[in-house]
Amino acid sequence: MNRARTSLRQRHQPLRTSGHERQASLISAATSLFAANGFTGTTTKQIAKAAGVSEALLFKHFPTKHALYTAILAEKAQYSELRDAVEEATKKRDDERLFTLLASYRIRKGADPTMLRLLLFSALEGHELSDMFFQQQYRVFHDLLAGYIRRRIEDGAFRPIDPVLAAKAFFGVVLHHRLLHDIFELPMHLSHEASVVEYVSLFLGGLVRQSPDS
Amino acid sequence: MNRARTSLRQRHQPLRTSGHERQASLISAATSLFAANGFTGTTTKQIAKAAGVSEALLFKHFPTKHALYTAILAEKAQYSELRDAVEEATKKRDDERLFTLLASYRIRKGADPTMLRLLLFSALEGHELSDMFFQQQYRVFHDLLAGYIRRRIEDGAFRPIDPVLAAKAFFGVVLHHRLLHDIFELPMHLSHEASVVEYVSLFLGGLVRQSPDS
DNA sequence: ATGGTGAGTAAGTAGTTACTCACCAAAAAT
DNA sequence: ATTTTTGGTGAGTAACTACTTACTCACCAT
Repeated sequence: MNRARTSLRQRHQPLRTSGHERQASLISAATSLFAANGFTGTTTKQIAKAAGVSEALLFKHFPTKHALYTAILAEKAQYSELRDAVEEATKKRDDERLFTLLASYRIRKGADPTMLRLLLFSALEGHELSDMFFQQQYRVFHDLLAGYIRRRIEDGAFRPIDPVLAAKAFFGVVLHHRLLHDIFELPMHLSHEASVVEYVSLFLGGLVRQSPDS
Repeated sequence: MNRARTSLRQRHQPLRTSGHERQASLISAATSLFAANGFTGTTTKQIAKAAGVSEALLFKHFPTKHALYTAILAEKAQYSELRDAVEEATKKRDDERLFTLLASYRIRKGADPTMLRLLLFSALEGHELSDMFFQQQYRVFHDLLAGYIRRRIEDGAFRPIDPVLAAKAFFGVVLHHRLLHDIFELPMHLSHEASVVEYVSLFLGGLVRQSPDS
């Protein structure tokens, strides 16, 4: 009987996936499930099914459900993209471009809410790696922007306001936009691009009409 | 019969709590647990224990765990406070006061993060009442502020910017502040009051130095 | 062929979950 | 004084949870 089963198995791609690939597919399946339902809201059974393997194999790769969660956060925490463009705008003192760059990196058509949901869940559920995740997803750009604002104040180009608070405020606007439209799924009344333009203009110029223009 | 009941209630408190009080204590216990651990992260056993009753009694008052959650959201959704003060500032066209009022209602010492956590959890976990909860906790002030900004633009006092987007931006700043310090528990480098002052100033005046002052 | 090793699973386990039922006793109503 | 209503519980239960055990099979190098 074993022989019969084996003989039916012709060459095609191997039925056995490599450990590395399997691990990756488990992480991928778990990522979207954790992002959708949170840690406690996701069962190991669901993850295994989504990855197309048995639950037992999941535990061969990750000793506990928690370890799998940790592995996700640790993996997703690192990315370096965008920094070059930002640093260029920084050197050129191109305020509008820098702010637009930072905002539209997060506010854009294709941006999927998975990471944001993961970040919020990890913070709310109090995961140990929540801090680290936050640092690397967010803090980098925050510090960069605060530093830039500080320099521009020294230049005399910006009003003398607290740079850290100003950076926080700007990211607040951006994050809030994503919160409303990606998480709460509220309808937008302006396109992403138009929103970014308005936000940047508002942030740089303020609300109050300063000098009556022609 | 009402008279008889009231007059008999003299010596030491009754051994049996009234249905209403018990319901309230269950809701109170559940609120903090749901806020801390989310819906799936909280068990009916925990809630019953926290309220000091048996699990069976919980199900006498609320047919399902879900119904209890719904009851919480429905109860906490309504409050009207603050509106009077806001409307007064609105009439007086006192920009700074209005913005400060709105911001410091949420950014203040005693503000407990329970409602914010509940709101975020309900949105992330996709609860049916999430929308309603959001509307009443948040939308009211949003619309109010957007309306005010629109009027001030008509007055010629504010720059002609999209009022809805501007209101969204301001609440973004405020919510973000709470997110960082109440949920992520990052240390603050300024007091709540000082932060509000800076935020309002930034929002009204913008970042760029418009007219070189003396 | 043979044996070592990693990929894979069916069928568990002990504990937990939301929820129920039979029953009791304190008040109220009669 | 007795019935009715209401607040309250101990002891369940079926389904589900994270995690294990004992085992089979595919692949490859001798």
